[in-house]
Parts: sequence; structure tokens; C-alpha cells
Amino acid sequence: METLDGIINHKPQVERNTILFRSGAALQGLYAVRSGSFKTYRSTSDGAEQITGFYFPGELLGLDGFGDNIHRCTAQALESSSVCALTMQDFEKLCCKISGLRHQLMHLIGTEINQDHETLLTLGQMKGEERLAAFLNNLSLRLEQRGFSANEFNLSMPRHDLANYLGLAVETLSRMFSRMQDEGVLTANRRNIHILDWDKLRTLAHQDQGCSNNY
Amino acid sequence: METLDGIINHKPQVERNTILFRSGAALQGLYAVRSGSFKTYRSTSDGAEQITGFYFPGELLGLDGFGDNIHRCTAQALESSSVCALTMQDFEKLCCKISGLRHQLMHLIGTEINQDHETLLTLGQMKGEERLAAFLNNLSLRLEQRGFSANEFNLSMPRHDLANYLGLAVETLSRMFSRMQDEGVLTANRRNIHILDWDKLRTLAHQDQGCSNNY
DNA sequence: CGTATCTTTGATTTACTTCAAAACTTGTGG
DNA sequence: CCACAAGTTTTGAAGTAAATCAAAGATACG
Repeated sequence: METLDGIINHKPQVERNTILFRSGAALQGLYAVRSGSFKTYRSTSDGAEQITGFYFPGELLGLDGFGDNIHRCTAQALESSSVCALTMQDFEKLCCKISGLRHQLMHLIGTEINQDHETLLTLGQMKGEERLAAFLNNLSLRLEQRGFSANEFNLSMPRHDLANYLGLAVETLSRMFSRMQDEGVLTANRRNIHILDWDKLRTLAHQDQGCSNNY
Repeated sequence: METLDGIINHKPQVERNTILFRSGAALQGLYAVRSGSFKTYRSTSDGAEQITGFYFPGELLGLDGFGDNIHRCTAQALESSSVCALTMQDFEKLCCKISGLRHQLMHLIGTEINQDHETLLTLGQMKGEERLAAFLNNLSLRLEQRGFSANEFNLSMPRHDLANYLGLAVETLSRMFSRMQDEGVLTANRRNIHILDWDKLRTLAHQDQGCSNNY
């Protein structure tokens, strides 16, 4: 990713709510998040929306356009952010010439797919409180990998977006936060989250003992 | 995909229930489905499972291993099937040398991601009956693209698997089939499905007028 | 300071799960 | 070929988690 950052010159700053690409638009290229955060969402014909992912520094936006060179989701900044813009021409060249970069891109593709599958598991199998626990566990891990604190962080998305992502009503999500606070798992002041009891959180998220993915 | 089929020699036949790769196993390569069908699933530490996808001829299995070269889901044959096995060495070579094949692989990657996002939308936004309608609509489309009948087909998966994929209890799924039969949308005799009323089905699936993905 | 947005809390309704059991299908050995 | 066991699918009744409806606090913002 640092390599990519060195090669590519086009690194636009984007304001909160800026749309990087829209569903239905032709694929121009990919975007690596440098700072800030983004959400992607899909819509149905009757206006319902589903947030399909949140993206943090080092993660790649735009792979949904690989299907038929048309984006199937919309990518929007959750806060002031910056990205590294990679045209498809760049992508093609770099992908063939630099094997390290190719592997890095393959890694990011796999990570995207695994993240989506993890969310499918969350939506398909878990109750509300478990979904929130799984999300916070996953988010904390990703933030920690990026050098942020794992125990204390600020959510960059409003409750509305988080509830949508977790397939819950905003009111239900709020109740889950309250319940987890009562249980002493965390404190939540609006966007500010402190994780107090990792054991309880991991148990709720069914990630205890870390053997969830080992065969 | 025909190109791939011509280049690669290793095309094993697999029996029903055969496991192509397991969660936790090192990534050996990718598998293109030639005939039959597969499911992939993930497990939590406490034994809950979530089916993350069904795969039909022309679709690619194994991309989940790109993340860190370890599979995060298990792939299992739903019926007697055959695949085209592609080692990672083959993949690397072909990917760089044949641009058409590279584009085809990128297309399949994008398709996988879009399929996952569509399922996220289904699980996150829809009620039981709508989920089933969305699934049948999607399945019918995929089967039609492969030369099968869009109106009449046999499900290769048991109710149990379909219910799991759709995030429902088996009993609920069964009731949804019954209700749709009563409504005259389809007839369902165990695995055999006849779609009778496409308008109703698409309306239920929120795919009416086909503008679900535009802008 | 007042308006719009975001978040929380309470009461009611609803869709789905769970538990229980019957009907049907398939395969196996007598 | 039939009997029987194992698996699959359907149906019914009761319980529950979450959605919806309604409204009040809290925070940011012009």
C-alpha cells in the first residue's frame, strides 16, 4: 500500500458526504483510502438502502465495478478523508509489472470478500446484541491494525448508518448499546466508544478463544 | 471460461458432499464449476454455520483464500459435479500473459462481490417472503444464463441449506413457499419449482421495472 | 437562541423462532 | 417386494425478539 502511495500521484481530499462513485456509473478506477472513512450502499427499486460496507485507511473501494465495469453500489465519505485514485489503466500496468503489488491487490480482494462473508454470518445467524458485539470487535481490530486505540474510538458513522448495516432499526441498535452499557461491556457516549470488558464482548460476538476460523 | 477450460487439464469429477477445500486450509488454487453446484459456508466458534453462497457452472470458488492465503470458508458439492482446478502458479502465469483471461477473472471477482452485496441487501432489508422471492429471481436468472429453463428448475440444495442462506428457520421457509403457492406465484413440490407469475415474484423481490441498480 | 439532526426511551404490534408432531420420501436389508 | 429407519418437508400452537409508532432529550449549527 505504501508502494501504491508512492507510485500514484492523484490523491484527492474529499469532504464529508462526497460521493466517490455512484451505482450505475461506469468503472473509472479504484480508490485506496488514505485517511478518514467511507460507506458503500446499494438501493432497491423501491428506495430501500443497504449499507454494504465501511472502509478505513488501507482498504480498497471500487471492486464492485469489476463485475461488468459498472458500479453496483455508491461510495460516500463519512468524514473529511483522502484517497489514492488508481485508474484502470494504472491498475492493468501495475498488476502485471509489479508482482508485489499484484499480490497486495489480491490480498485486498480476498479481504473484501471475507469481510462481506463475515457480515453475512452476522446478519444470518446473530441476534441484535451479538451483531453489535461482532461489529465492534471487528472494527476495533481494524482500527488497531491501523495504529489507533483498540479500546477507545469514535464511530465515524451515525446510528442510522450503523443500524442499517447491522440490519436493525435505529431504536433497536440504541437499546443494544444501552443494554451493553448496563452489562458493563462498554460505555457509549454518542459516537464515542470505550470497550471495558473484552471477554464479554468476544463471548457475545461468538469470537471467544479465537478458534472461529480454524479448521 | 471456455479458454480456461481448454488450457487447464485437471478437471476432477466430485461426488455429492465432497469438500473442495476447508476453512483453515492453505489456498491451493481456484476452482471453476463446470457442472453441478456447490455451497460455501463459514462457522463460528460455537458451531453456528452460515452458508455464504451457492455456485453454479461458470462460477469461481476459492477467492476467499486471497485474503491471507488461507481459506475462510468450506466449499462442498451439493450434487455430483465437476470442476476445473487452477493452481495459483497457473493463475499467476495466465493472469499476466493472457489479458482476456485476466479480464474474465476480474469479471468473476466483481460478480462474486456483487452477489455477496445483493445477499447483504436481502438479509438486511427484506422480510422472509421477499428474501425467498429475491433468491428465486436471482437463481432463475443465473440458471437461464447457463441455458437452463428460467420457469422450471430443481433446487440442488435442501430446505435446510436454503433457509440457512436466507437467514430463516426451515419452518419459516416452508411457510413462505406455501404462502407463495397460495398466492399463485409458483408451485413447489419439494425441490421442484415452477414460477407461474413473474410480475408478482419481481414485485415481492423489489426488482420490478428492473431499475434496481441504476444510479 | 432556535431549528434541524441525532439519539434514547417507552408502549404496542408483528414477524419470526421454537417446540412438537405428522406426512412424505428415500434407501436398506430381510 | 415389503418393512423399517433416517432424512426431509410441511403444518400447528405458543413464545419472543425486533419493528413500528410516538415522543422526549441531547447536540450541533446557522
